[in-house]
Amino acid sequence: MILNNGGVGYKIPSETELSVSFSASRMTARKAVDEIVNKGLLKRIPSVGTFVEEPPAQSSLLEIKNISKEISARGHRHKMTVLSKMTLIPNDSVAQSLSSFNSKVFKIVIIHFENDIPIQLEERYVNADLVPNFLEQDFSKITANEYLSSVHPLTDAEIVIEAIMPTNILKHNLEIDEKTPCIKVSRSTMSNGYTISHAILYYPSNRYKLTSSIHLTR
Amino acid sequence: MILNNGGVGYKIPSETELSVSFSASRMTARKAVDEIVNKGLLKRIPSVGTFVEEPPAQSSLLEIKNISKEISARGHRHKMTVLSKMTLIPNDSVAQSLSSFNSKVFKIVIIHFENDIPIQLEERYVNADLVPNFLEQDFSKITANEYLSSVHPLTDAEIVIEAIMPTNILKHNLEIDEKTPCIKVSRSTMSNGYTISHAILYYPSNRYKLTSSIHLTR
DNA sequence: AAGTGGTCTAGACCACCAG
DNA sequence: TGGTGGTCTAGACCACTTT
Repeated sequence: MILNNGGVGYKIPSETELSVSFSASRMTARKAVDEIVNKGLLKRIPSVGTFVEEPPAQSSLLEIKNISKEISARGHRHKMTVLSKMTLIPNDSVAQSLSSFNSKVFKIVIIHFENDIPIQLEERYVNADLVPNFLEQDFSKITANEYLSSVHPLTDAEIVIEAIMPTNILKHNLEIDEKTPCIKVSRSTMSNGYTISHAILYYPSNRYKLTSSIHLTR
Repeated sequence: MILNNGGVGYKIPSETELSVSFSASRMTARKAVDEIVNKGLLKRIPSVGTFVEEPPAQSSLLEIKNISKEISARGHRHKMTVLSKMTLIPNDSVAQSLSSFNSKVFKIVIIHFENDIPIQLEERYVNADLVPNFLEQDFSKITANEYLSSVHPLTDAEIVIEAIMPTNILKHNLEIDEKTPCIKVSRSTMSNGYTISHAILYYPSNRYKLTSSIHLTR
């Protein structure tokens, strides 16, 4: 391990020294350092050196939040209702996006309530090969997200946020009228290169706002 | 210009050919190609070649990012128009949220265009004591966010995302109809404990999606 | 003056894909 | 078999900061 000798602020050996230590060319040593710099864990200062940085506190702006804990943190009651559970052969685009080799996909639709008021409709597709026992979980006790991360620790995610007008299904289940726009969050979660799950989350904008804080520790 | 000979799908000259054309080493030519690949405008296929890609249709992020660079990364033109500039005494809630002790607040409203299509309306309040020269900047050359971070490095931020129906002002300036919802991003940026600026960003949802990627380095 | 990162060179070998 | 991208080498020069 290169960096174990020092924490934040530690100056790592120069590129020339690294290349000698590892019997590699300076270009190669530099490239290795480049990768760590790109992750934000090292910072170069020209003519001075390369230093260990505080890991970026905001790994992302929208952390994957646990809606159950989030609601309890507000002192409210969380309840969820499973609207449908099914196993399907991936044919549509959403299902295919997470099944490169498997033949089955689980789909589940859940409504989340805060004090008996619906605040999220969750439509989730799960890779059946990677999470074979998914549908058997008791989703009144554990959220889909919680279970998935316990089975496959999250390593990567991609999130897209849109504003949409509600479909009839959304109007009915979220108890809103046709003039209330919704936030649509599409989230793919990956673990070690495999796409575990694709979730589409709908929030009525009159009851729910996405929030996030960044705190850079410099 | 390297790529003017072909559109999407065009195979650019090999790295060896490029290095000859430009009288540079292959490493240098490769590095130049790397930058374009990183922008998503070129795609390498090992053993086959490097090809012109469709500019990523949607790519923005929730990180505090530079809309100008984001648009040019897509290979598009960015233009901004200042709708209004003013100095005001903080009386309304937005202004007061960032003025604990100062007596003046700058307000600026800007429309951002991508290829002459409006994609963001930016309404920004700036702490006049902390950034006294804000209004004098040439916002056709530097974005408000760029200037602010150059003066006061960002340390903290808070973000709230909502879906809203467009107001008349939004409809007019973003060139959308009353049925097109918008994403509203409210962002407070802080530097060393002081609130520098509060921005309200409106995006037409039919033209713009917020995206974010998480890559945990474990 | 010495050391640093930033950049570039002119080679080289490899695995892979094409015809 | 020849061309491609992927990687690496062992140098080199530069601008800049530090002492």
